[in-house]
Amino acid sequence: MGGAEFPARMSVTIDDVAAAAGVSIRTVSRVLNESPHVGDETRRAVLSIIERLGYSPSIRARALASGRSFLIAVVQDDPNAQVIGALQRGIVETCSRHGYELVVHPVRFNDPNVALDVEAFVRRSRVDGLIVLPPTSEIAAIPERLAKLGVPSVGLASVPVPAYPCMLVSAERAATFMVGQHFLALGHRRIAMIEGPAHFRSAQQRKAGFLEALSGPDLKIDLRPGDYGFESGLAAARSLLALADPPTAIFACNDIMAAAVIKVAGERGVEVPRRLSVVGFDDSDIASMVTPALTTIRRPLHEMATVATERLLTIIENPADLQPYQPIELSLIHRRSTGPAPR
Amino acid sequence: MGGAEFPARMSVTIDDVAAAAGVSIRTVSRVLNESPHVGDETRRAVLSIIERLGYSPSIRARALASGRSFLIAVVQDDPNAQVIGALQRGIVETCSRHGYELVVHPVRFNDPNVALDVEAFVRRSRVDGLIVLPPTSEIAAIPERLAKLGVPSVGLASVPVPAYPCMLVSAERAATFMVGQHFLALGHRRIAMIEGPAHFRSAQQRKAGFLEALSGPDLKIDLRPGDYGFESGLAAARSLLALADPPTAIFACNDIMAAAVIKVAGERGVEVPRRLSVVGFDDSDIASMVTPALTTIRRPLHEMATVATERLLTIIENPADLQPYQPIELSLIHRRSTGPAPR
DNA sequence: CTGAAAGCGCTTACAG
DNA sequence: CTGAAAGCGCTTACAG
Repeated sequence: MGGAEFPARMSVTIDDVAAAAGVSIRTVSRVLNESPHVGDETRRAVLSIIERLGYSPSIRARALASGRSFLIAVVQDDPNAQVIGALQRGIVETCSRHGYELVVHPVRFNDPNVALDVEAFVRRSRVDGLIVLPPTSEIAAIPERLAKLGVPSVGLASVPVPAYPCMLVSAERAATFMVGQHFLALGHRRIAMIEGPAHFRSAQQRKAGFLEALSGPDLKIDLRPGDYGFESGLAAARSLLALADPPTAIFACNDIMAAAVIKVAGERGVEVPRRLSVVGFDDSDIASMVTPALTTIRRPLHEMATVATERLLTIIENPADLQPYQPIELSLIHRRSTGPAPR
Repeated sequence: MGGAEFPARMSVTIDDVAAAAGVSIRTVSRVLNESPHVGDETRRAVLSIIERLGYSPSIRARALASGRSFLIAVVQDDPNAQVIGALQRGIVETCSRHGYELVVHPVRFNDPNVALDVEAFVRRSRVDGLIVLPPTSEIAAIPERLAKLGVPSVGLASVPVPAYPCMLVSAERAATFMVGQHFLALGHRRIAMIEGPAHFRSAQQRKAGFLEALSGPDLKIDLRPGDYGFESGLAAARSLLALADPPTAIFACNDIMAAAVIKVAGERGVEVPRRLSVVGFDDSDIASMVTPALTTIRRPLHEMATVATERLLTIIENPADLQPYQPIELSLIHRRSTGPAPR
């Protein structure tokens, strides 16, 4: 530490390389951009000069000249740091493989000006494209504005959102349908659900899929509101377990609320899974950390991140190859928190 | 979705603004950069044209011309998504307030080439500065290379790392000293600790501070290795609770391992805190989610992020004002997992 | 396969 | 207080 100085960086430019190699900068540029129209010998010579001089091209100059910034943005709210973290990692990996950097732009889902905010961000940052994570991806005004700006984007959501040139749609409805089936197969008849925020499309999908599976006679179904937070899970669980005829199976719309159910059950001496089965959603770290470990739904986050990024780069570099739609399958992870209904 | 096209963005340039306002681009530039040497009337006129045309300056052109990219990077490994998430949010907020964007660069602490990797990243991305998060910040080779490149950086760590022009040093040693004192004040004599990875300076600090507090006669101290992961916490807790003379207080070097202690205690019927006190570190979400909620150490992450970013921008824009060192105080958050030693 | 020239959209001394 | 000109370091048709 201390008063170090920060002089202008020594910068080797394309001119230096061209001079040293005895070619024009045009040729150096061609080597840099892997143009096929360069003689093998010339290429090798240029490459060795680049190596010797420790030259790396200025992304800024390249950006200005080519009209691209080689910057990708991820637009995110943060209901779940875990999910965001996993996605970010996957996106960055793919980005760097292709010579792009990742800029993060956090937003507030509930901010009425999100779309304007994102537009302003794109205008000033000049990113080449955006990946919009859920639940922000559900806000149709964002892709609409981006389309007008002519900036490519990929959305990740549980339902298609029309204005996106490309979407990854995770089959959350089908996943929670599996949860419902799982409960029925285990013989449960008194079943409850703790919902997510009603204005999230994903929460609606999770609810719809779950309820769709629960058809049949003498089924008692209780619903409780939740907001994906631990406290709301506690309240819902307390309300459910205080019923005269409490459920023997509870599906909470995320792992955090499911963990709250486990906690309340513990407090009341309700054994899981002997007297109560619990299922969560996300397969986040906490799912494995509670006792018993949670049966839950897993999204293939790394794969989603990779595919989303590749699609976005395709739109940017090769729009003709674009595939606009990619369904994502989710899976039910069986752990210790679910078991046969008590008799 | 569908085959939308992405035409070259309609771009209003500084020339358009200058023409419409009837001034030179030099003047527009001065208005943009808030130069004081512009007449009030001229400024207002230019501003209104900018507004009307929806002009926003190209950060790329500005970058090339000014020799700055207006890009800040955060270099991070991810032992803890929660911590990273909170810091990232704080950094981005401060960045956007000052007209910078945030680029994320994940690395691997254990990669022997991290420093080289970071150097390559800086060379190609041309970021104006970097914020290096723990534990990556402990790797001295990184700030050394950055100093050679002449790129400003700020490190966040539990100990000073000399090559950083500015460091935020969180008083982890003092914090865990408080944990030790807390245990003694509660009357505990058989005390254990689950360590973090031995090659992390932060883990060394946490251990040193804790042990420093534990001086006194008839104290029995047990140490167990851990790697900040849940599994390692389980193993350590099982080993400790299986002792003939088990500890009545356990300090785990992070909340995740502390949660593992709570879990093992639950399995063995060891009541917390009546028979066992447990303390974690981080005050992450899980600290409030386990039962009983964890007494733990909190780092002021948002404040750390803000201060780190402001310091970095100071080095970039106004190096003379740099303050090279900023200590960060941590606090002990009292919850239900600690209580008087059983007699 | 290779080169000279223009241009991307700004900022910056230098003048006036 | 304001302007004409050069330059930042690349890429890109256009020629040859």
